[in-house]
Amino acid sequence: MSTRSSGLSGLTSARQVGRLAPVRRASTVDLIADRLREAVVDGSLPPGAALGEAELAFQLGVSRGPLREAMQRLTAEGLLVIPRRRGLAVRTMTPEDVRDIHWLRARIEPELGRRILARPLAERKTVLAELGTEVKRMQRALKKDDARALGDAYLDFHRGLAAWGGSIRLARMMATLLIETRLCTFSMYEHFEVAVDLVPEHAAFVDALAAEDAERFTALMRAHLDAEVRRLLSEPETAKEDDADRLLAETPDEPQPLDRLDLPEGI
Amino acid sequence: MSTRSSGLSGLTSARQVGRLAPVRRASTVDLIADRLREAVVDGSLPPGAALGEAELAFQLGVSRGPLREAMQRLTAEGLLVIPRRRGLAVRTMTPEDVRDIHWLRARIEPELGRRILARPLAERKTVLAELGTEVKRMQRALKKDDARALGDAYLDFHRGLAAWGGSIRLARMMATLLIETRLCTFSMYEHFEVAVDLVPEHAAFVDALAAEDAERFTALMRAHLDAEVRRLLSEPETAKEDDADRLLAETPDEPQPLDRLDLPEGI
DNA sequence: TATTGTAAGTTTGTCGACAATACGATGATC
DNA sequence: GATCATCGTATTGTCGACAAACTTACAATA
Repeated sequence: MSTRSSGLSGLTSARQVGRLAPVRRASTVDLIADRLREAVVDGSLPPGAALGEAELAFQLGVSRGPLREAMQRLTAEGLLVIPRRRGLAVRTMTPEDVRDIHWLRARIEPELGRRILARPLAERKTVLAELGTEVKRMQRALKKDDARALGDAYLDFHRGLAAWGGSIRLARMMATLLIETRLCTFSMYEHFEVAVDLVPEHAAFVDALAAEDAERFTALMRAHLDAEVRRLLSEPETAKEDDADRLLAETPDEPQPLDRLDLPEGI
Repeated sequence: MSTRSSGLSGLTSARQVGRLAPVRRASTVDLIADRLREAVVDGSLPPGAALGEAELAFQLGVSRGPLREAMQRLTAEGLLVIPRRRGLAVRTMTPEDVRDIHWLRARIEPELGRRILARPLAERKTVLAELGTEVKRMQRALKKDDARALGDAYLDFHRGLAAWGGSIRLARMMATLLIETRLCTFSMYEHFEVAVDLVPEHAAFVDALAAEDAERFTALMRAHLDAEVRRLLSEPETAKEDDADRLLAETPDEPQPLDRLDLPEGI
């Protein structure tokens, strides 16, 4: 408060001086949720992984209370499933989920090019630079045959797209969808697989934006998402079938199609 | 398990007999979350309402633990905001939120007609019947000048659309968006207002579906969403400015545009 | 008179503990 | 030999309590 009223000069209005970035202390729950999300993204909590909350809480150095709160948040995002009295588990994605997620992405992402191009020139330049950086990261990862790094750059590329092309709400939604996409990768393939096409596809995105060609961007994105679904579903037979997985995956004849999502009953 | 293997006859395959609806006991957290969502939808927790968690927990007859977990879930859905050390509060929607929400809805809902029409005939009939019922509810509500009931029927109509036209994930997402739409109404207008156009607009949706005209449905939905944004934003000056509201609404010069959402940092 | 400093009160954030429940193993019976 | 029942264990779901932090009110000083 004291800082607020201390104007540097009589000319700057008090209002302007007051424009400070708000202090943003993340709550413990935020921290835990971030950490869990991170663990899901980088694979240290693979789909189907069942971990007791006491153990998890100990690892994170917090009590079970905040951990449970964070779990609820991730559950609402669809990343975790909480079967009653069976701890927490990372969601296992099914081929149906893959189609579903990509259908949603296909509604949103193709439009983002148009919205980015509608921004002022200075911002557009920033966006292009940022996206270009991610593409370079992807290239480097590809050379090193590092599928993990490639996936990370992929995530950041699309996150950037959503952040610049949309609102906070959209960015949040896309962030969740992207993590779910990553989960699809984990759920569908036993190991990561370097998709060679990915880099040129994304370079083309940047090109289209640089050329201010929204139509081309849209078409490219549609094609990319289609290709990704095909990539993911091309080997549906190799889906993991570990014991840990079975813990939550629906039984072969899926008796509880609704229960799996543990959805908040908002419907 | 025992029930599963008890076949009634040798002719019915064990598989068929086993197809029982899973027992779905809602956890306490589910119950609380539903109750809170309900309260937000029906307006008993108006935007900006600040309620202590001790008080709330007492009212709901539960301890603070589960209540806090439910709050985290609603927070992830964007319905609640949890300013640190200030209890929970229902989100106050801004004109920007209105545009944002409807932009997202406009990506999804127009497509739903096509997806519903792709379903088998028997299901299509069910959908039409259901949607028709909701339209009748809207008509009745309009006659009685009951804006609340009209809004409820509106919600159920679109919920049905999402439930039949999409996946579980999409339905869940739409459910949240619809509740947020309702919150927009609360945030924008002092009182409910009966929108006369709403009923014919929705009757037209049903007509288009009955005629199996996906294109018309798409166009109608786009027009409807456009109109709704205009309706909501036509009187941006009459936005509520109660004291309770101020508690969370950004200050006039919005110093913390990011903080307001209390987003899970997934970006 | 306005502003700042102080103190009290209230609320949240976190933790530990208890009890209920589901699961697994072992033993008994048909 | 297989199936069912019972017991023990481990884990969750819930609650109560403590401590820290924020807000508000009041008083003192410039």
